[in-house]
Amino acid sequence: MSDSLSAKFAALADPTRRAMLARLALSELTLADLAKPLEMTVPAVAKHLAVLERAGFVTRSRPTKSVARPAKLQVAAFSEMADWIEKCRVHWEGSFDRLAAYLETPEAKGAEDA
Amino acid sequence: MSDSLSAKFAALADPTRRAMLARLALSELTLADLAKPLEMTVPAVAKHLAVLERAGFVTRSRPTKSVARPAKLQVAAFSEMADWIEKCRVHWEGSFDRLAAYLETPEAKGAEDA
DNA sequence: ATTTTATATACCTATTAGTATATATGTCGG
DNA sequence: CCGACATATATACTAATAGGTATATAAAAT
Repeated sequence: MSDSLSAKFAALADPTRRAMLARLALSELTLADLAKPLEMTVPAVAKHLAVLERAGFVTRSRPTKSVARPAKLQVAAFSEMADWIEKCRVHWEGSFDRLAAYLETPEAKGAEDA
Repeated sequence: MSDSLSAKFAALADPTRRAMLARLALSELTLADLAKPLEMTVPAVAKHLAVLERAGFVTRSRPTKSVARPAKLQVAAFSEMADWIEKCRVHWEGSFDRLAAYLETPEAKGAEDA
């Protein structure tokens, strides 16, 4: 499970982490904020947050003057996964015209396989 | 990691399994076929295949007259994941007009969060 | 000084990925 | 029919990882 794509899928394979991402979509949140609704200790939430951070879904601001390190969602991290899944859809679900439409997009030119 | 969505993400969090799916996209394959290019023992491949099967990505035909049980891709299994990711894109990547457009759709009314 | 926020460490348990090995079952050549 | 081979599965084992806890520590806010 070392490559970046695997890390992203693995990070999402947990309902707690998906719930955290859903809340981070609305606003930046500190560790304590994230832990509040999650019947779980703070260190446990910190571990989940670290998984999301390693996978690239989240960055945390540096503690300049405050102790709090709010986590912020990184939208771009989704593109790698979305590309892979889109490729699957094109292969398997997509009708031929849909494949044709995909091949016209700029992303299609430089795409690698997993 | 027990819910269906988690099982799907977890199943894709492994390069070996993604490679198996990629080959299954082209044709049905038996366990021996799948194992051939994968420097791994057959029982190990059988375990990976079982993970894909439990996640719903694959079904296997019943052994009526033959010993071989070719695995077949189940395209529909992708929709649950694709829906979740699409919801993320709408939330996070989408511009405001895109969000507005989504909120007009019927799915938006009854949508639950993960 | 106390409280809040965050992190680090050590520990436990369950799961995952892989192996080796054995066993059932069906195909095919005599 | 029978023995050999191919396909698939089951079991038992090891090693590593994941998810969680408790506890201790550091630093900043009040």
